[in-house]
Amino acid sequence: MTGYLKGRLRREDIITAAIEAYRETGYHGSSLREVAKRAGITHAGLLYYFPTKEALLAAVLERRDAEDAEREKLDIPPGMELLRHLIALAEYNVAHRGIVEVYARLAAEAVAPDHPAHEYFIRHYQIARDSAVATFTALAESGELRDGVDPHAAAVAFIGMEDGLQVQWLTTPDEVDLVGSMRFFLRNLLTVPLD
Amino acid sequence: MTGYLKGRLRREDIITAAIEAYRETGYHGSSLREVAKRAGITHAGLLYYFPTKEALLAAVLERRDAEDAEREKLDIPPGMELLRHLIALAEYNVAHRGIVEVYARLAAEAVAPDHPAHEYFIRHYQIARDSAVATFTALAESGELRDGVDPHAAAVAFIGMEDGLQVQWLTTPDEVDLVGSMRFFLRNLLTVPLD
DNA sequence: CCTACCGATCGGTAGG
DNA sequence: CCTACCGATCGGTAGG
Repeated sequence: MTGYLKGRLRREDIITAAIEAYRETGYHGSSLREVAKRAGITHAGLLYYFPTKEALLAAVLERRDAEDAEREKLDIPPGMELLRHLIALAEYNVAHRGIVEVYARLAAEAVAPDHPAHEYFIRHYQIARDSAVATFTALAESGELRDGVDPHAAAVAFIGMEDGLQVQWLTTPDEVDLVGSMRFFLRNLLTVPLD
Repeated sequence: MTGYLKGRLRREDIITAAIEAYRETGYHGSSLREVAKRAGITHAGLLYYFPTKEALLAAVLERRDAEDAEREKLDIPPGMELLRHLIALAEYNVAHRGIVEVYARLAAEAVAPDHPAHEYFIRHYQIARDSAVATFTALAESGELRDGVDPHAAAVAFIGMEDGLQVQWLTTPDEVDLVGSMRFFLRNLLTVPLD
């Protein structure tokens, strides 16, 4: 039984090491040997836990989903409160640069249809868009969205801006106020103050 | 003399081949042998023209700058006309997916301070921001910008959105109207119609 | 521009 | 989990 526990812990250590490596050199740029060294084992040892390089990537994305689900707390209904929550999430990200780096790098790599994370990001964008559309639609119905603002257009633009600001912020942190820009964007769409 | 011409043409062929390769697998993921094969020579032959892998990347970025300068026609003054020009540029990009792919991939890779294109993207963002700030400032002065819209915040958000939409569009082309989203964003900031 | 080569590193396997 | 190994590939150099 403790054997199983130890194995699970080891797997978590390896995933943590992989996230660090992907952050610095991306998925394609990270070798199994580098990840293994960070986790304190050999690369052959790593392959005992994750049979291929792709299996390790899948585990990294699974953990991100699990963390997102925990942080996003599915019980927030679409609307003003969810917008405030998204801003809080952006504040969290700015304080955890590594998360943003991994996400931005993988998203750009995974643009290629044959990238192992391609399907993951298709789903990721779909979910993000659906959630944003629902929120802006709710705001329109309650009169909190400015007249003539299309909820779907607002959703796509909002998600795009969030992602693009991340890369710009990572490159020139002192020149970009990520959270401030999000507030700016939303303020221009709403009829009510953000907070 | 024709010797020099032939060499210049060969260099251009190699740069074109490199752009194709970076588009598909990024800079780190592209080997000199793969680029050389596309250009119809050996990788040692490539190294005769570009002494290192980094020198080739520099040449790729130089060409992008040259093309941008040509397309952006420095003689457009900041203001409404420049916004229309940026939209036309986005339309051009949507019709030339390869350009967008190279740019988005390199931008995400170059987030790392030790990436050979890091300094390039710092400059790139700075220039883009300065140009956008000048434009929104001019619009504010002529009364074409909505009251209370900060030109600097608008500039950062606008550039962020452009870049983020590119990755989202590359991943799910059918779900994202890149040009439409840009128009949507600008329409919400302006007091006058876009065209 | 090429052939031929270098040392280093890659993901993965065998066999314990 | 490791040692030991595989074939493949990497960027770069020598020498012409």
